[in-house]
Amino acid sequence: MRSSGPLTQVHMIASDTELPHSDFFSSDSSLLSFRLSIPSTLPKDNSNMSGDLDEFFRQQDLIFSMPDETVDEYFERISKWEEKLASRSARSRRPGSSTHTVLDLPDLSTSHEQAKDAKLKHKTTHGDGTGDAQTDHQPTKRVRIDTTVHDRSGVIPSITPALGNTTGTAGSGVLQVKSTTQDRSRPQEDPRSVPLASLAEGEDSIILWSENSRIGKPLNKATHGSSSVQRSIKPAAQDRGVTGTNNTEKDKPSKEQAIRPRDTVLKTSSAPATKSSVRNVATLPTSNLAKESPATKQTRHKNSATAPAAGPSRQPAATASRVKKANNNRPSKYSMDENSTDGSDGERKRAAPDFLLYPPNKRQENETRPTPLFGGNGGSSSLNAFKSVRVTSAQDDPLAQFYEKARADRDAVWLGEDGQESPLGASEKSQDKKGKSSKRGFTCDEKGPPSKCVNQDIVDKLQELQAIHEARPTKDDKWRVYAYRKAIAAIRRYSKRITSRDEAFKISGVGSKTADKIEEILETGDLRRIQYENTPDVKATAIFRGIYGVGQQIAWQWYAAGCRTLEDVKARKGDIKVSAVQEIGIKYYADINDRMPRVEVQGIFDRIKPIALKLDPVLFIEVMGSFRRGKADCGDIDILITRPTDDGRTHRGILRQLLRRLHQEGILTEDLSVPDDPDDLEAVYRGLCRRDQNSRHRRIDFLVVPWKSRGVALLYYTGDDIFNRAMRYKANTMGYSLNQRGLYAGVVRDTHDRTKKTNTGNIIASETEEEIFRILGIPWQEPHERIRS
DNA sequence: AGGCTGTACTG
DNA sequence: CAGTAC
DNA sequence: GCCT
DNA sequence: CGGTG
DNA sequence: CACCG
Repeated sequence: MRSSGPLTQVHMIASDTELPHSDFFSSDSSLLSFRLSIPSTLPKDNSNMSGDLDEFFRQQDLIFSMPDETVDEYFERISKWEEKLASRSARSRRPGSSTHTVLDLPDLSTSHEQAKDAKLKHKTTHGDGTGDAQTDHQPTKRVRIDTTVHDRSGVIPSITPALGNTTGTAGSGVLQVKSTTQDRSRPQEDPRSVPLASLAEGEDSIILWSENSRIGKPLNKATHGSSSVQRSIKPAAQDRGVTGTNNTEKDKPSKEQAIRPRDTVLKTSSAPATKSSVRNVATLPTSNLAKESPATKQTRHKNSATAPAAGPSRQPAATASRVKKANNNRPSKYSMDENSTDGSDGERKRAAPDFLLYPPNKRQENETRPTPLFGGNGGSSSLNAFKSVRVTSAQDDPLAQFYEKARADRDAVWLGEDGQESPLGASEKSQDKKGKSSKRGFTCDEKGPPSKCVNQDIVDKLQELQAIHEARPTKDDKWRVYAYRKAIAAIRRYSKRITSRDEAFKISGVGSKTADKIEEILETGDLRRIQYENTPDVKATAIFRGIYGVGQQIAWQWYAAGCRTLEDVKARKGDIKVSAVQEIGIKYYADINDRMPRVEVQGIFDRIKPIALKLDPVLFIEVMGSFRRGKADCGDIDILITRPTDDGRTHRGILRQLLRRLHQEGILTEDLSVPDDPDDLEAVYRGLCRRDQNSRHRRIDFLVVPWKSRGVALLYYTGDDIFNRAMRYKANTMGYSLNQRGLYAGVVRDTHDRTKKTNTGNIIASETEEEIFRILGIPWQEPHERIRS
């Protein structure tokens, strides 16, 4: 079953000396090194490593072998990965930064590992006995490779002292790994890089991925005859080589060159297959190598000829696009203020409506008034409206009253604004806006964007493509999906039938690639790419990801373990692990994934609300999410809970009581995640509920926030998510930071890790949605207008 | 080339 | 911490 | 993927 | 075994 | 969860 070709060893070499950086990364002054976490399974007595580290690693199963014939395949992957690393931002490559990748290595035995050989042989025999070698999967071992960037001048900690720690249990240290075809004892001047993983017979495929993206395409199984594998992967590899890297000329030198010696540095942690769980990850699904079909390539070339993606000729297009965009009234780069003329308008305008002042009875001064930053009065907005509605029937959108006011308000702004806009933009803008509002006249039961769209066929195809990319667990695909979402949304909003690539390209959010695809759709009515990318794994992993608690990683692992259907998962095929939450997700798979009619949300809420109010009559409790956005059907129920503090009391402890009561009532049926501290003024609960015994189970979230955060919480929990992201993004660009607790100014972010804040900044708004809009210069938009996807 | 939201819970 | 969810 |  | 990442 | 102490 094993390949009979020559084996190449990959050595992991411990080093306490800094290797010349050129040995690792030619393009960068940083040095990668690896921290090796020694599994706790390692022998207590580490004396055996005192002398020969190679031997030590061999014992630790850290030396792998693989057939030479797959060297180039692997090289392709590694170099891809290295490209990624090398091309990462300076920020990512700064000293101290780290990333990781996970490799599932076929557990090929090395010639010196008798035990393993024996094991393999045994398996092989067995497999042969059962007839089909394919079913006899090679054991694989998951190796997590962490990479840490060290300053070139930095000293790489020696692994030895770290290992010295591992007297009893485990230890860690820095390990530099490089691969050679030679024994380390006879180091070559030219250590060779070598595949760390390759398809072994009996394996479907292997997928390697790093933090940023998968390392190369999934390696296909040579279903029958390894030559086919080779063939299938190579074209793609070459393709990439040409376009992708600086390989320009090295490419031709062919394989020899391609396999050219190369050092790779990996930091690994945790290897051993000692855990059964590790085994799950074993072989990965066969999947497409997504080579571009010649046809597609042609098309693309042609297109790029006509409208080169880069270069001068695109300029005109871009310019045109801008103009066009203005016409389309989508001048803003932030998708959440598309109907904003520009950030500048935000501040000048409307005095906040006084009816917005809350609370009805009295507002005490200890309640911080929103900073009247832009001359606004900072009155509260929606909560009031909610309050009044609570008293009334609440059948309508509780904010109706506010909408009118806000709309008038906004319209006024628009009028004033338009005068200052460029004539072109202005006229178009108001026109469009008018069209919009008329379309949205009777919102409550409308479903976001126009359900039928003149470009529906295009949308459908792009969505298919999006779904395919959603299945893939890489960062690249993640962003691709993000882009697709926005492009699709943009196309949906585009009211005219798209008739040409150029026309599509002018739409903001639609780039050259998507425009190409649209052209293909227009011409052929189809997208070839959908066909060859739509492999079985897409479908299966999509099913799995439908399970609450299962994301791309888990889905892929399960697929790799051999699962293809929900039944397989239920049967734990491949010894997969299923968490408690996932178990619930499976049990209620259909219920959770189906959307529920709006009235059902109302029905459930009508049961919950009285119970909550009984606990505290002053409680503010309302439904957020898609319900608040007015959708006719909802995926889940988001209930926001807070409480005015004017009487000096808070809602502390309410959640705990409420949850208990709801469980007693049989309304809550399952907990999915419970807040760290249920008595905190800020807490999130997720679970399942149902209206009554005869109803289906539905996802429900309770979102408890401090009174002061109500505005921004409202904003956040109303969404939609794209809208939120856009808004937060804009906040960033303006030097603010927006989260579910407030809008902050003066936030200082860590130079290197933007997600980390050196200085929290000062909160400048949080109590009303309105002030957030205002400060960010975004025209007020009603919940149902905040749909961006 | 380097962005693309920001946070909480789970295991 | 990685993965997931929102 | 798209955008600056 | 409980804390930490 | 894996690791650490």
